[in-house]
Amino acid sequence: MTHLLVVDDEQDMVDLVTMYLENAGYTVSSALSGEEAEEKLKELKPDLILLDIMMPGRDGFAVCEAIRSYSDIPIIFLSARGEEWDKVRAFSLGGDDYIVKPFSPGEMTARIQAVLRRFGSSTDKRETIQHQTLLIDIHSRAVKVDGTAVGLTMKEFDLIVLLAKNRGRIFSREELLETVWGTEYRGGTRTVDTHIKTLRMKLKHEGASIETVWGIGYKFVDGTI
Amino acid sequence: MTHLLVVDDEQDMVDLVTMYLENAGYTVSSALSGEEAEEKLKELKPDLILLDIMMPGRDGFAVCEAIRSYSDIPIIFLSARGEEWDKVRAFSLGGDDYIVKPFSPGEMTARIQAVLRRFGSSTDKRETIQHQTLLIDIHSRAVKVDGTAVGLTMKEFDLIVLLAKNRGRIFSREELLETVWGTEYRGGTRTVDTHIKTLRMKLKHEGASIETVWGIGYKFVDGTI
DNA sequence: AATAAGTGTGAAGATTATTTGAAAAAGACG
DNA sequence: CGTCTTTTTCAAATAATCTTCACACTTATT
Repeated sequence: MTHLLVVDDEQDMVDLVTMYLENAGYTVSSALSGEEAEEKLKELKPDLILLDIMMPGRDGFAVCEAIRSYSDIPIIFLSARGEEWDKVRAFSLGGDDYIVKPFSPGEMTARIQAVLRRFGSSTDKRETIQHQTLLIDIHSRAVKVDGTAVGLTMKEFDLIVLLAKNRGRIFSREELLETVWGTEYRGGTRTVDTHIKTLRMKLKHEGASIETVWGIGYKFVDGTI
Repeated sequence: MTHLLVVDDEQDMVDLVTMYLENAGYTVSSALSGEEAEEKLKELKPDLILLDIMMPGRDGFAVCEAIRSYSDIPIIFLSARGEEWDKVRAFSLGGDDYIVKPFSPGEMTARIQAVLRRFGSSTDKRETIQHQTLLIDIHSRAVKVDGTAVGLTMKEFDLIVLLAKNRGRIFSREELLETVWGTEYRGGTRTVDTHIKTLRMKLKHEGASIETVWGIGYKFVDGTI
């Protein structure tokens, strides 16, 4: 299991990123300052660090520089759009990539995967989700029902993965929008309904596994109850 | 002029090996880490890599594995006597030979010549990729569809090899640019689209194996899920 | 049973990404 | 230096996806 460390001084941002990443299948720890980050790095030995640049006290660059004196762990910088910062400096200090806020869950996980792959640390083992005749390959984003391939769009795929990974858990439309669409989405919640509809249709008989929880949201059936 | 790349984290060892090899008439470049090695590989396109196994961060095995996903360049491992390492693993990861430190200049050049000779006689190691009626011979850079030769340009060939070697894996345009074009490329990502277009056209019906992953990038079909 | 609130569905419209053709730019080669 | 090939750029056309909306339908409440 890949273990990530999120470093940001804003608790809200930490919570958001953590949610994104946990849904993508990562184990996530967090730190609210550079000092805490270095402690947790030594203690927990994560596989990658997501490091905010703008922090009170020691900023992300300083933290990166300190870490680089004793560790080669991959570091991805986070920076708010419009913030003054130096891309060249980020890389010259040993950063491996950078992500500009606001970012979508998809972009974030794609970049993390790319960096981990570059480092060879992620054993690119094939990760799949299976439920009866439904088979989902997360990395190649391929879906099969009864052995035949089903073409899903990006949102549809992210939706079914989120639901199927958390069987039995009920998601409100707002939760689904926040996790799959991202925080910057400003539209109606009925959009979710439409995507659920097409998903059910495309997944044929397996579509019945997506259940409506009246008045609350949707869930993927949990076979254990 | 044969061009070698020496990868070792110890500057002294790099200097020593470089001296040996330059005296033997080779052009020598060096890298002090796996990341640097991959950058220089793309940039300088050496003929052979001498790769130290014991390095902090990514060790030689990890670097070799990463390189093998897109390149067939001969790799000779370097290892210190008494170091714990697995000869079988070295070869299974795609290594071509190994040399135990300390070594004499004579031993080193002899082994390099042996490996280069083995690779030079293209019939010796014929590596091919096959998918239905598509046949790719990596060393002669020849491509056939339905038994008839297809003329690909350099970029087109590198692209199809990268994609076909990693079936099912989704590559973003940025990743493709970085791996095929190299890190110093500074142009638009639409260039990739154009090359994909001509590839699909030239590969005729096999062109359908290159699938668009909408909103993310491209992948070569993987029937195996 | 009547009512209110929530959900399903099909179609249309808006949005975004990709494909494609053509042409310019950059290299390769004699 | 001109010619040929390869690579890159660009914008219009196409295609895929996402969103909205109206209306039918279902479920819960009184």
